[in-house]
Amino acid sequence: MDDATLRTAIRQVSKTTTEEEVDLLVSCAITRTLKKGEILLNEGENCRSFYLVDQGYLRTYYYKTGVAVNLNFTFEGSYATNIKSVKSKQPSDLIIEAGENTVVWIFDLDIIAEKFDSHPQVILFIRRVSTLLFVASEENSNFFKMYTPTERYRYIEKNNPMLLQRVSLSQIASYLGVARETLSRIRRKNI
Amino acid sequence: MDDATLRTAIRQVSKTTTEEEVDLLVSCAITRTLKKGEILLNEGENCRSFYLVDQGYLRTYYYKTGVAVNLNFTFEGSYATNIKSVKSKQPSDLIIEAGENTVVWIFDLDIIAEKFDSHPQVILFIRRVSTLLFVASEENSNFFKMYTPTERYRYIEKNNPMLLQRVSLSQIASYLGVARETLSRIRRKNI
DNA sequence: AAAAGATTGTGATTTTTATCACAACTGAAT
DNA sequence: ATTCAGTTGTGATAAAAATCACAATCTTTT
Repeated sequence: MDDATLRTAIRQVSKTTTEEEVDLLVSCAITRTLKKGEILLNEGENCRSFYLVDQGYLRTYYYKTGVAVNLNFTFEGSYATNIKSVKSKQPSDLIIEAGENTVVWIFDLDIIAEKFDSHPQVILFIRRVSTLLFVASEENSNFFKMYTPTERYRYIEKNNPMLLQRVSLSQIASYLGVARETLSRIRRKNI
Repeated sequence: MDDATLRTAIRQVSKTTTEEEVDLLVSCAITRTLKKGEILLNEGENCRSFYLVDQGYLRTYYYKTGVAVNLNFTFEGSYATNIKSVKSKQPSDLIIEAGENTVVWIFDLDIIAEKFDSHPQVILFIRRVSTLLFVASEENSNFFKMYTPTERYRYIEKNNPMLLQRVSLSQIASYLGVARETLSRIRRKNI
């Protein structure tokens, strides 16, 4: 099993981690392979994990009156979860699925609580990932408040061009909160 | 000093807390009184605290091309902070000020780290408040993605009517991301 | 390579929201 | 009670975005 991405991601979260600690954290994670479109967390399930993307990407969305609305895309080296479901132990109203053929590392919090409770490094790592996700969530929240759809597209063009290359226009439109046609026109600079 | 709100808020965060622990946590907080419009956290300052509102409310906003845009209102019994600034130790781009004459309880994280480091109950309390804020941030983020301006107004009408009573229409419009006039029309059900 | 299916681009039209201008209302200060 | 500053309501118009319809393009399968 090639755990290079996992090890890099662990080191980025805990910068002063020794090799032994990285080994320990690697042993907390289990890997899973998903085909494009396969669901990792379904509506109604309780989310009990953090997902680290190794290859491919995850799409987080929910159904609004029958229509899927995208909330987030998570690429290699980043984490996805439904923190609300994790913390409240309530069923998820969000769905997380593979946007491409995807490999994820799963940090199952129940397994970790059970097996690694006596390892403060593991608990600290989980807490740091939580903090990362927290800050990202606040930034994401502000991103939608601070920019108009057109500005959001321009921002992504500059700061996350990979998203535009790997995610279809329709999916991006749903993420930005504009009609597919409008995004097509933004892209062509007709707008 | 009347610390009833503070004690209630502490107990809500840590439900199994003993009286001695509540006393300890109360001793972590300092109180501050703000006149309407007075600034608690300014742009460019490093945020080092959690603020618990005792009376009045706090308004969190930022300047977008010279115009104030509201991100949040925090009422009695709830917490405000700029978690991004706290965690990254970078200057805040948000401003937190009193929307009415306001009394807050300040949990200064530097003072707490220094004086209460040996008290795991205090550290746990801070962590729980962080979690609360995290979940609230994610919900807030989704709130803006999930609803149109009109739906957002209707949602607040149902779930947070106090906000409509205590915050002016113009301020709410800035929060909902619509023009003042549009909100006036939504309110009159012309829209 | 052809066919089928999905995605994207584009014009026409409708709907929604912003902007401008100004009147009406509200509340505090004199 | 009057004035003044700030806030809100409303019509007219402009701008932005959604919706509809369909053609063009790209992908996948056979």
